[in-house]
Amino acid sequence: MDSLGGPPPQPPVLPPSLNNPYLFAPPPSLLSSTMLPPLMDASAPAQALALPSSSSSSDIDWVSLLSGQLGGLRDNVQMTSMENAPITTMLPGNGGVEDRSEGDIKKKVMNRTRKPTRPRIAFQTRSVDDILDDGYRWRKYGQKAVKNSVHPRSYYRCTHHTCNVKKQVQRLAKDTSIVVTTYEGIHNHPCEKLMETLTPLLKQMQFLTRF
DNA sequence: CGAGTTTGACCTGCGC
DNA sequence: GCGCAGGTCAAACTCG
Repeated sequence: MDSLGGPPPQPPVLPPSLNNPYLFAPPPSLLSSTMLPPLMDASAPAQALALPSSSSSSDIDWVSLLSGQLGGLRDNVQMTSMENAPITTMLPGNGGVEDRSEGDIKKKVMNRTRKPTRPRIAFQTRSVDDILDDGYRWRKYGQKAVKNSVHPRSYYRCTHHTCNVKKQVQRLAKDTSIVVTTYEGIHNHPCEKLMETLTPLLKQMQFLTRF
C-alpha cells in the first residue's frame, strides 16, 4: 500500500472510453507475437478485441484501433462492448473478477462492490513470454493459483504514480502457449517507451523545421 | 538503497 | 451460515 501523505495528486479526468490516446501504445511485444482470435465468452467482463487470425500484428493500426473505437478497422476487427454488463468471468472457469474505483482500497477496509465502470480489454497472444512488453512499466502485486489451471494468474499495476491501471496475465489452461492479458482501466500518462523513442525524433524534427 | 518480486494471510462476493 | 475462489495487501526478500 502506498503510504503517501496527504491527498494523492489528481490525475487528469478522462472519459472511460477508448477515445483515450493513452489507453495503449502500440505494444512492441505484441508485434512480435501472434494475436489470436478473441475472447468471446458471452459473460466476458472485458471489451474483447478480436483480430482476424490471418492478420499479423504488424498490420494492425493500433492508433486507429484504440483511439477510434475500431472505426477504421471495423471490417477486420470484432469487438464486444460490455461497459454495462456485469463483470463476472473472463473465460469459462476463470471465476469472478471484480472492479473497484480509485481510492476505495484502504487497509483492511475495502469496499469491493462490483461496479463495472472501468473499461476492460483482454488480449490473447501466442507467446513464450508471460510478460508482454506493452511499453508501460508494471509492478507485480500478487499471484494466485487458478482453479482448473496449472498456471497461476499474475496481477500487475502500472507503476506510474497517478495511474491506476491494472492488468492480469494468465496462460490458457487449454493451450498453454496462449497468454491472456486483461487490462483494466485507462492510462492517464503517455507510454514511456513510446515517448523515449519519439522524443529525440520530435526534437530533430523541430530542429529541421527551423530551416 | 530503491524498485520490483514473492508469497502467505486476509478480505469479499457468490453459490449452495 | 459456510466454504470456495478470486483479488489484494504487505512483510520479507532479491536484484541492480
